[in-house]
Amino acid sequence: MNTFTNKIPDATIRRLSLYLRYLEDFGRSGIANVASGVLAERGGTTAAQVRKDLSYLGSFGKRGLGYSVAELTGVLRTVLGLDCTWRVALLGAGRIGTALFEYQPFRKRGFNITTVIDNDPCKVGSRLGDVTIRGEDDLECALRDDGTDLVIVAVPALVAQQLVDRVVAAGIKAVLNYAPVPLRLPGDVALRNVSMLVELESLSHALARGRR
Amino acid sequence: MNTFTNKIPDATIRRLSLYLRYLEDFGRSGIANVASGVLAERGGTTAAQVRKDLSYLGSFGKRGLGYSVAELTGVLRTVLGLDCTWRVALLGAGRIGTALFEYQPFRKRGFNITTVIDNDPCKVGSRLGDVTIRGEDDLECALRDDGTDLVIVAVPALVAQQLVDRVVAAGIKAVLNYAPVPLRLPGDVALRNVSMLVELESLSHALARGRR
DNA sequence: GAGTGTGAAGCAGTTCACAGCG
DNA sequence: CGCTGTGAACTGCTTCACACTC
Repeated sequence: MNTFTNKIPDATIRRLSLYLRYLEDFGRSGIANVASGVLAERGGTTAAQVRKDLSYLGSFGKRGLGYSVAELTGVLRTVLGLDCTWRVALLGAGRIGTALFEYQPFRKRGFNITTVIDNDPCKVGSRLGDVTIRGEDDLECALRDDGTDLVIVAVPALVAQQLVDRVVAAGIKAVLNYAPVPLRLPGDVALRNVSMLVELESLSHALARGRR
Repeated sequence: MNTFTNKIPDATIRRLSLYLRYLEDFGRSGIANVASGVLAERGGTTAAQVRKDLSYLGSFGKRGLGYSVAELTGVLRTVLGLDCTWRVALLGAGRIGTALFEYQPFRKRGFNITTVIDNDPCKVGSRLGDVTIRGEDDLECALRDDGTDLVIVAVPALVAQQLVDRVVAAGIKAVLNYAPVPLRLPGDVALRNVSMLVELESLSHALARGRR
C-alpha cells in the first residue's frame, strides 16, 4: 500500500505513538532492526496488529529481518506530525494547567507552549516559565499573534465551552480538552477529550463488578 | 434484559460516566425526567446509542416519557461503583501527582487518596494535604494498612513498571497509570493507561494531515 | 528460516428500524 | 402519539493464515 493515502484508524494512530517511543529507546540502545513481534511485546499487542498498523504507512519492512529502527522512526515522526514544532496555547493556569505546562515530554516532542491564558486578574501579567500569562480578553489577539496551532483547555467546566467556541471562531483546528466536561465542536476541528474521572470510574466499575 | 448480568462494553462504561454527570446536572435543575435524545445531545452521541447503552443495565425507561432522573442517577452510581468510597494510593508526589491529589472531583466522587508514596527523601515525612508522604520502602505496608483499593501511578517511566509489579503482588486489583509508559500487568487487574502524549500526538497527526 | 504484507474471516460496537407500551 | 427496548443490518477494527521475500 502506498504511503500517506488512506485514512488511518484512530486506534492505530494511538499505537503508532507508542511504537515511536519504543523505537526511540531502541535507537538509543544502538539496535538497528526490530521485528514486529518485539514491538508487539513492548506495546501489549500482537505481531499481526503491529504489521497491520505499519502497513497503513507503506511497506518498508525487510522480510526475514524486520524494520529498520532509523527508517521507521523517521516515518512515524512524519506521520504523527512530529517533524516540525507546534505552537500551543494553554487555557487555564490552575493546578492542572501548570502541571501540563511543566510537563517536559511535550516540549521534547516539539509542542511549545507559547501562550498561557487565565482569567484570574492576580495571575495575569505574572510568568509561567518563560511565558507571560495573559487575560481572557486577549485570547483572540494572543492566538493570532503567536500563530497558535493547537489549544489545550484546562479551565473549569462552566467556562470551557464558551471559551473554546471563541478558540474555534479564531480558526484553531485542534483542541485537547482536560476540562471535566466533553466539548462539542465542528467536525473539521480535531478534538480529544481527556477525562480523568471517566478513567477512574471505569476502574471503580471493574472493582465493584469483581466484588460480586 | 435483566440488570447486572452481562459484560458491558468498555466504550459504554465510559459514556455512562458522562451520562451520570449530565443527570446530576439535571437533578440539580429540578428536572424529573429525561429522554434519550436529550442525553444524546449533551453527550455528542445518538439517541439510539444512549438507549442501547442503558439497555445493558436493565429497562426502566418509561415509554412516551423518558427516564426518571433520580432513578437513573442511582442506577448509574451503582453500576459505576460510586455508591461507596474507595481508598486510593498515589505513587509519586511530583508535579502530576500533586495536581491529581488536589483534583477535587476525585474526592467528590468518593475516591479518597489516603496514601501517598514518593522515593525522594526530601519529600518523605512531609505532608500533602492531610496525608503524610511515605517512602517507597513502605509501599507494601502502606497499601495493607490503609486498605487500599486502587492505585494511581504518577512516577517517571523508568520506575513505573517495577513499582507497579510490587503493587500487583500486594493484591491491588485496579491501577490508573499516568506514567508515560504503558504498563503490562496480569489480566485480572483492571488497568487504564492515560498518556497525555498519545492524545497530543493524535492531534498533531490530524493537523499534519489536514495541512496537505 | 525468519519475518513481512495482506486478503479473508471473525468479532465488537454502532446504527437502524420498528414493534410495543405508557 | 411519543419514546423506549431490541433484534437485525452494518461498519470497522482485529485476528488469522499463508504466500512471498530477504
